[in-house]
Amino acid sequence: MLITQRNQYALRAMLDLAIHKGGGLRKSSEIARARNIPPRFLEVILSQLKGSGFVKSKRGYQGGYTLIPEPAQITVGEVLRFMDREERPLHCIACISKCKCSYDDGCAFSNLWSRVEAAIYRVYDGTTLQDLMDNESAMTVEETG
Amino acid sequence: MLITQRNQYALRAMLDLAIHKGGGLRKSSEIARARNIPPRFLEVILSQLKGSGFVKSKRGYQGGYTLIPEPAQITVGEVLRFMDREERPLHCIACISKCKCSYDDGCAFSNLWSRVEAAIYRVYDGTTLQDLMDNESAMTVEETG
DNA sequence: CCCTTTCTTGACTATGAGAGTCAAGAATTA
DNA sequence: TAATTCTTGACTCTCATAGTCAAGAAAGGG
Repeated sequence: MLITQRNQYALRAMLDLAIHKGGGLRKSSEIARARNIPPRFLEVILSQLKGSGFVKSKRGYQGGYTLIPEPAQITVGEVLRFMDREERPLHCIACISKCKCSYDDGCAFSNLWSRVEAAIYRVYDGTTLQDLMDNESAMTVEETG
Repeated sequence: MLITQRNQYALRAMLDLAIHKGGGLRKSSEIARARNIPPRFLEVILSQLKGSGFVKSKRGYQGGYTLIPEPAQITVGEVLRFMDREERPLHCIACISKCKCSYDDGCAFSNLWSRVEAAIYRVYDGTTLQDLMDNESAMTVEETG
């Protein structure tokens, strides 16, 4: 598992909001049901996502969540980076390998870890919510046809 | 942490064996001390590594471990893949995301996960133990000079 | 043969991050 | 005022990972 459950839920929720953009407010409970996410847990995640500026909410009767930018303007990398910052305010660059590089020989690997991290984010930063939406609809078409 | 402590220990032990290749047998306890790895835990890992064919051991008085192929012939990817197989005999391709893709919408991401996994292994498969040795000696030179 | 060293095996425990829950409260609208 | 929905943060639980332990088997030295 290279990506936490929490971050996957965040991405799925964002994808759901992207799909329903323009259709008014989307309730947390609707997203939870549609995307198979534990409802309470989703509330926590959505609250956090508000801090990213990609999502806004309205509470009370007929309240809900909505996506602010266009899906093509949001990359997976941005979402994941934001979520990581939420979890680890003091994010250490070497967390891909270990948080304390206390012994010297570990450094033989540091170059490797940075190249891996760069490769990963090259993919994440090159994928937008719109791309994911396209995937999803392509799959639905295949199933139907 | 994208790579487990266990797998890092495995890589560090392999690097140590690569460096001492040609110098006779290397004791588990020596590796543990030199590379700052819990000794008992390292024994478990070295035993597993024997199954990879990259490492052989001799027990008894004056026993120890040694690397079989040349360091340039072993990639980080091969070591990590072997270790993963050790831990998860039934490795599922989608483990990068989740082990059960039970709900349909998850598939919007499957393409993303495979591209990420491919990007990671492109780096791992392109890095040999020899490369790591070169890193290590380059660093020592810098420090000394 | 006996002793020491070192690997062998597998069961065992501990720890921490991640996952998920709960409950009281504050907006909002009907 | 009542119903609905988001808000907040503390709380518990679970499980993979990490690491330990102990008894034993192979190998060589004396």
